[in-house]
Amino acid sequence: MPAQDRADLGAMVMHLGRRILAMERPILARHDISMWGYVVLSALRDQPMRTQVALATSIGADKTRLIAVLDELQRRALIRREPDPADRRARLLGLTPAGRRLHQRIRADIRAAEQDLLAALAEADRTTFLAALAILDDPPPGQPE
Amino acid sequence: MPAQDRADLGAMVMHLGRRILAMERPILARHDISMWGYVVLSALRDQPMRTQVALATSIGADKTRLIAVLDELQRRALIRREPDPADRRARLLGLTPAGRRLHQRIRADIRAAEQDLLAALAEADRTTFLAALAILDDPPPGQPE
DNA sequence: TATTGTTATACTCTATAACTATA
DNA sequence: TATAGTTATAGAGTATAACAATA
Repeated sequence: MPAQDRADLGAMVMHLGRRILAMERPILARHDISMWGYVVLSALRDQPMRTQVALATSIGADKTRLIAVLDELQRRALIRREPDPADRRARLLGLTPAGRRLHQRIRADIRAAEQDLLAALAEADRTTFLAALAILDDPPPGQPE
Repeated sequence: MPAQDRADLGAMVMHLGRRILAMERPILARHDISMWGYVVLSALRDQPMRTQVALATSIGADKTRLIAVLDELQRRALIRREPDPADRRARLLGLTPAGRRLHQRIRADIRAAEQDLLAALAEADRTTFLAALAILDDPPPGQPE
């Protein structure tokens, strides 16, 4: 494909993103968890958080949007959410063992689906693609997003 | 980066997509056109359409959502939109010369911004990345999206 | 009866403002 | 006074339903 005639980068990336999200939706439904619920589990698996505001910022969400998600995850005993003894305004957030196990199961399913999708690429191209994605995803400091 | 520790594909792609859209927003604003307006100009540049439904389908939008967009583009004389003499229910859609010129100017600005973004990749990786994106974006027939 | 375009309406998602409790 | 969490409200974006014109 001549580079000049390709579709806009934004259009291609967003289109692929919607395709991936559509692929993930039934997996999440099977595990009875929302997209935001999964995002929260993933974030807390990477590191526990000291406040809900910090969690919201780290996943690019509004703090008010998180509350219903956290309520549900806590109700199902997938996360810990307890007042910080040192500052009782804050809520210490982390995964419970059950939350960690559920996240691992969901992620395994999603990884399998990703492999199906990426099977359209040759092995070397797949590696290059993922590496490029990681680079573009993480802009160098000093260039505000 | 070990493949097992990378972020989910969907998260990376959607994050990059939002980054690109944020990059495009000021460009579109400078040309006084909405995101959907630009999408419509792009689609009609690729090929004229016989109905608004066909246009809506081709860009993944709802037909009702298009109407305000088409009203505005027509008001600014950027598109043609006339009843098909052979079937007066349908509206023949296409770019005017002014619409074609505006699309070309906007696309040039967007391409320039894309180059800045892609400059984070080595030349060979950039080529591979764009080719991979085009492949993943266009799933083989028989695999419904 | 089916289809195109349109309008009006409802729904979903998200952000904003206001409140409480702590500091 | 400032911040964390929460609730209530408003807004944007989108989809659904109903309609008129045409086939």
